[in-house]
This record gives sequence, structure tokens and C-alpha cells, in this order.
Amino acid sequence: MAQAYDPAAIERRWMEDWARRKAWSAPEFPTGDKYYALTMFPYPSGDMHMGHVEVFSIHDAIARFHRMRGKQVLSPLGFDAFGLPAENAAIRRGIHPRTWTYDNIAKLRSSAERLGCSFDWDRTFETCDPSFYRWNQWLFLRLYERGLAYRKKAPVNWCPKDKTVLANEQVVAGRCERCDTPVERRYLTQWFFRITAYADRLVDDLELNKGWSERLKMLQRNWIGRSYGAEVEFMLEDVDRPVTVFTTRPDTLWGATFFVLAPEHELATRLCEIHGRSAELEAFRAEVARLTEVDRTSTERPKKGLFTGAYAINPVNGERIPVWVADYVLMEYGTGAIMAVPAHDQRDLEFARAYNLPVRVVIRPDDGEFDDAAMTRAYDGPGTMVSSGSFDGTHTSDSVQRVTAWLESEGKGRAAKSFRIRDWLISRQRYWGTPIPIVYCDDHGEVPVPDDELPVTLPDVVDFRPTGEGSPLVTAQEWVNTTCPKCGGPARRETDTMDTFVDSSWYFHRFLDPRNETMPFDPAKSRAWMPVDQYTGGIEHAVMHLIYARFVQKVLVDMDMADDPEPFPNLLNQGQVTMGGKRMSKSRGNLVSPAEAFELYGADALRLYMLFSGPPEQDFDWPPEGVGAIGRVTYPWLERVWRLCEDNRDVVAVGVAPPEPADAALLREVHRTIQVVTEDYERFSFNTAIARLMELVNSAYRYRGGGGAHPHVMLELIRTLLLLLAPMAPYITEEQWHRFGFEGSVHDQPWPVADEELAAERTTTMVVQVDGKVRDVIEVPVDVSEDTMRRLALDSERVRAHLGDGEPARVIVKPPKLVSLVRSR
RNA sequence: GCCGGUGUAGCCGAACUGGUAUAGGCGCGCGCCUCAAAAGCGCGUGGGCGCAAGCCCGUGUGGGUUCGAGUCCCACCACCGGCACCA
Repeated sequence: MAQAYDPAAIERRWMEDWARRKAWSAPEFPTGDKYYALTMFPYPSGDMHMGHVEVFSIHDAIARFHRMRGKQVLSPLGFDAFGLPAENAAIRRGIHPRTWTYDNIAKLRSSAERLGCSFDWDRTFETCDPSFYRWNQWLFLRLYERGLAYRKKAPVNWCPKDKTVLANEQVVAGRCERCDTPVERRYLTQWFFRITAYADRLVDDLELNKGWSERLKMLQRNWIGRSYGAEVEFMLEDVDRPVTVFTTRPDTLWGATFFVLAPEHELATRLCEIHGRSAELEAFRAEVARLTEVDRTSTERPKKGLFTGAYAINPVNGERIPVWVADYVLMEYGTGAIMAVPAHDQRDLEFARAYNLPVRVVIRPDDGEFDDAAMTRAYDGPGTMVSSGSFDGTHTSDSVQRVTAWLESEGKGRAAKSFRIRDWLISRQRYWGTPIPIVYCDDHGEVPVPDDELPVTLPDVVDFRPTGEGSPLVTAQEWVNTTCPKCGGPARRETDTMDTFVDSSWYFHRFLDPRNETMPFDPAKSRAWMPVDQYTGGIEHAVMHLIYARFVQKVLVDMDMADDPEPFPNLLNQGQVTMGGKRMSKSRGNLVSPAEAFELYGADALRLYMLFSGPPEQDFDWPPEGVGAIGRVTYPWLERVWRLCEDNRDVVAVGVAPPEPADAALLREVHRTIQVVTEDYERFSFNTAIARLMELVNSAYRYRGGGGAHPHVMLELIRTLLLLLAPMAPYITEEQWHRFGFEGSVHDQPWPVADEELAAERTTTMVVQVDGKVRDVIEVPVDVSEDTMRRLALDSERVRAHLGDGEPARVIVKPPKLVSLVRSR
């Protein structure tokens, strides 16, 4: 008896069945071909939103596809459960951040199950659980031992709203990445991870990530910002030791007419002291400090500086050049000191013009001349060295190399690299994070907590409100006051917690051994599953999570805990789901709620809608009508699929009739569909896969409408349709699979393989062009000979009409699809 | 300024290595079914000219290579994104 499509009922039934059977659990050690499919674990901020639906739909289709293709698939999900929103919600509502977090985790998990995701829940974990975060502390200690975790006083980004410091990666255009508040600069003593020690490897190994987009690699390269050049030593008249500068253009050394220190440079203090200008320097520094990061980096603002009174000696020609302090030189980049070559650097030129400093051209352009006095635009193009002693006449093509070699031989400098990336600031002045496992003892200073005392657990009794002075943990005095692991004397705990990106920097290993109580993970288990075969997630983590995780992976390799230099060689960045071009949010009123979609149309229709919307990496702007769009597009199609199945159930019983041409044609389409849909899955082209399946269903309806009724063909079509659709719409396919009485679960079936023989076309459409324009199309056998093609083309009435009387000057034949006739030239 | 990406019907989007541009969907139109409507099913749907056969134009713009260009090359334009006083 035919039934109506009732997604609510069937989805509930199979969701429960899969959970009961633990249908998606993966073995500790894969025994066959493994496939580690991972999606960036979510922050449990509340209900599931469309962003989750999109990435889960993509990820799950990939995981299920490979599962059917015979891979042993691991597809885990955990929760990135530490973070500010939990604290803010807790402060607002007077509940513990843990309560809020676990409530949200429960909601998110049940929505993920409702969506039909094939996650192995036996491996799930939450990062706020001490059994997880103790391994953050363990990792911190290992980095500490290797000199990769250290504390220093430095200018750091402070978000006045969130009342915590932020890593550079979390500051976008001078604003807090999270709350968009302009950040302030503060000088604080904070904990850092020495990611700069891995900067070269982080750039070089990008090439190993074959499955990364150009865009993503570019984002990371820009962020790391490696540049090649030379370090050059300048002597100062007043000080004994040399000052080193970094330059990418050592070939312009002879054009250096002054020398500049960053305002914060400690040498500036000394030099101004010697020359009695300390007061001026202090005033200047105060002026610079007043500027926000945004102001200071504005290229529009005129450059300002102060002469220190001191002189430096240019090592290449012995010239005396004045030493200035200027706001355009940054303490954080290079060495905090530069040689200024105004003729060939725009910034130096602007400064030279503002303070009447000399300009000297030392690179003559290949065409034309420059006048030192008149130039308003620095020349940084190619040319020939002039006024540069014995180097005169050297061309840009090898000038840098030759000058650098010479500097090295003279002991005046050396080849060098400089990076834009700074060390990763991991301290946070917040409660809901991993405590940094360090105590401070009066006698022994900074002392790491021994491994056997881990975890350092978060105290429960705390005033969560941030003070703006330090972490809320300061208020937990009983927790703060402890004993020194070295001497047993009184000591105080570090009260800052770790950046939550520490959690996500290695969590993908924890999924491979989630219950280990003696190690973060057993390297043997990790080696068996790593690397991640396919990672999915948003591009917004390009220079945050994705750079930190690559760094930690390399440290783990150095610790012999891992083998793969890159943890995620294949990464798919799904686009954003927006409405009206804006991020969906409750406050904007442009939210399409997955819960509503589940209720009205079911999970399958929702998943298909997301997958059908376009290529996964492309942003998708949800139509203004909202959830109803599903009811116009994928839900009616699923009903059509459902009806096709219901209407043909009884064909099973009918005997085999002799096949007609229409049967063979449809069967051919079935097998062709297997071929193209398989390719579509392989390249994540879900929208075209769905389009192909729609065509197949259309053909099935047309076939029946035209009197086609061969039971074998129809059954083959439906069976194949269900298999090909299963990874994207797991519920309806499972239900119909069972209603047809096919063996087992549809998701345990091997992926269909096309019968090449049956899929092969017997005829094809041959196009005849005359002078590049299509003039006729002729049906030909696929194995048509070139001669036949030529003859058919020349015999064609339509072609003759365009050819005129003459014979074609050229005939190009590309069997079996094309004949191109060229009349003359 | 440097770097990366995108631009195709009314809309979302197809088109692998150059070979019938616009698959599939939405929308729209027509038909079947129906007392009628909805649903469903079927057909049509880039623009222009033409009774028709057919012809011309058409993938952001302008050139080029080629028998043939959405696809390759050059120069632009627009939009999106990253870096940017980085020496």
C-alpha cells in the first residue's frame, strides 16, 4: 500500500536505529583503507544554525560516500567548549559557565543527530572537561621545556570590552575579532608560544597541502610575511657595540643618508641621554603612545620624528649619518632599527622631505634619470648601481646577491630573513579556559607544575566578572595560594588561562584516543589514523586555528609524537550562509532556523537544499522567503522520489519482459549517472550530483509516461538512485531501501559501479561547423570513421548551402563529435 | 601599492583536457487531469529579425591566438577578500 512521504516519522525511526546500533563507530586501529573525515569542532553557543547545517551536510556526505566506497571512516565530533560567551552568559544570568556550556552542547548534539550526521559519538569530548584540558597543560609544559613557551613583557593587544589580551591573529583591522571593539596597546608580561621559530617551516610546508585552495595558502603566506634580505651592522659614534638593521635592499646601502630607531628602542634612550634630549624623547614617546593602532598604521598620517643628536657610521663607505627616532619604524619588526634610503624607499623619502634630510640616488633606472633634489616618488624598480664605489654598474638582477656576499666577506653583514608573524600570545585574563600550569615562588620564581600534579583544575568559587586588572581567578584566593613544587614554600598560581585556540591546536589527535588517562594520545593510535584525509571548515580560521594547529603538529613531530608534517593536507572551506548578504542572526531578523526546517520539511530536504545551493566553497545567500525555499525546491523533489518508489514497489513481483529500445536507453542512463555522480562526489560537486539525480528521476517518470514498464530496469534505476542519494539524504534512502526489502542498511552497501558496457553510448551527435559556426548536427555511431564523418558532413544540405560551390580549404575531423570545414583563408 | 578570487538567461547555478554555451532548479507560459481549484503529470522558456526554412547577436569591456574561445594570452573595468609605514 502506497504511503505518503512523512519525513518526521521516518527520520525519527532511523535516527534511533543508527544510535542504537552505533552504526558509525570506528575501530581503534583501522584494518583496511582508512579515511579520517573531520569537520572543525563547533563552539556550543546555543542552537544549531545554518552555518553548522551547511558544513555538517558537506562533511557528512563526504564521510558517508567514502564509507560506501569501502573505506573505514572515522568521523568524530567534539565541542570547543571553553570561551568568553559562556562567561558572559554566566555573568548575565548568574549561572555557572559550565551549566550554560553543557546545556548548549546537549542542544547542539541532538540537532546534529537530528540532521542525520554519522558521527561516532563514542569518541566525543568537551575541551572544558579536565580530562581534556589537563593535556593542554601537558602540552604547555612540553613547549616550556623546549623553550617554546615563555613569558615576556611586550606591547600587547587589549580588548577593553572583553577585558583580556588578544593574539595578533585575533585583531582584525585594529579591532577585536570577537566583539569589534578597537583594541588598545598595553605593556604587559604575558605567556607566548614561540611560533616564529617555526615560521620557515610553516611557509615551506604549505606546498605539502595539495588539497588547499590557493586563497588559503595566500592568506597564510601573507600572514607569515617572510621576506629575504640582509642584516647589516652599523657602528654608533657614542656606543661601543654595533646596531643591526634589516634591509631587503642591501644594494641601496650607499644611498643611506640617515638612520632611524623605533621610538621604543632602548638605544634611543641611551643616545638621547648622552645628548641631553631625554625630555624631548619622553614627550615624543608619549605622543606616539597616544595613537591607537589604527591611527598609527594609517598611511595618510605624516611621519614624525626626533633627532637624537647621535651619528652612525655607514659600514660600506664610512659616512657619518644622523640617527633619528621616528614613529614609522616599528619595534616589533626586523630589529627595530633601519637604514633610511630616501631615494629608493617612499617612507624614507617622505620623512627626508619633512625634515630636510639629504636624498641620494644610487640606483639608476634602466630608462631615464632621477634628480635627487626634485624627486617626490622614491624609485624602487630595477636599475644599475651608481655612486656605490666598486659596485657601480652592477644591475639589479644580481646586485642584492653580490652586495650580500661582499658584506659577509667583510664581516659587515649577512643574508637574513625577516617575518611579519609574531609569537602567539596565549595568556587570557579570563576564567573559562585552561589554567596555565605555572606557580610563582618567592625563592624559585616561575616554576612549572609537575606532570603528576596535573590537571590544575579550575576552581568553582570565583567572581566571574572581569576586573580589567587580571583574570577573575585572582579572586579565588584559596586556589591561587599554593605551594612551590620545588621547595614546598608558599607560592601563587598563574591566574591567566590559555587562549582557547590551544585546545583546537591538537584536538584532532585526541579523537584518536579520547579516553587515554596517561597521555594526551597514544602515538601509535594517532599514527594509524593521521593525517586527516579531509578537513572541512570555515576560511575565517585561516590565520588562527589553521596556523596554530600546523605549528603544534610540527612540534609534535619534533617530539616524535607524530609523523605527518601537515595535519590536514586536504581542506575544504565551505562558504558562508547569509541572507540579504548579511550574516544570519536573530537580532537582524534574517535567521532561518534549522529546527523549523526539520519540522516542516525534515532533515533530508534541508541537507539537500544546502548541498544543492551551489559549490560548497561558495557563499550562499538564502532567498528572502526563508525556510519556505526548501518547500519549493528539494522537498517537492524528495516527494517525487518517494512517489517513484511507492508507485513501483510491485514491479518486483512481475516477471522479466523482453527489453525494448526505451529500456536499454534508460538502463544506459542509470549507468551513466553512476559514472558522473561518482565523479561529482569525488570533487565535492554536490549540486551537480543532485542535478544528475533529478535528471534520472525525470527520465524515470517520462519512461513510465511513455509506457515503459520493464521491471528489471525500473528496479535497477530505483536501487541505484537510493544508493547514489544515500550520503546526501540518508533517511529517505534508508526508509525506501527497507520498504523495498533490500538487504541490510542502505549505508552499508558498496557504492555502485557502472557497467561500462551498458553505460556506453552507441550513437552520438556529430556537429558540423563551417568557418567555426555550427551548421548541422548529425546522429552518428560512436565508432564512426573519419571518412564517413567527412562524407556525411559534405553531403549535408545545410552544410552545402553554406559552403557554396567551392571545396573547403581545410577539413578538421575530431571523431566522433566534430567536423570543422574551413572555406578559405 | 602587493597578492588572491569572482563576473554566464529574470534569479540560484552547469559546461572535464578549447569543440552544439545556458545541464539541473526556481520563476514564468501553455496543456492534461478536475464540475472547479490546488496538488500532480507533461510541454515550452537567452535576445533580435522572419509566415517559415532559417539568419544575426550573445558568457563584465577591448584586443589577440586558433578552423573553433565562457575556457588560452594581453590590456582594462567592477565587485569580494588578505597583507600594508613590514624596512
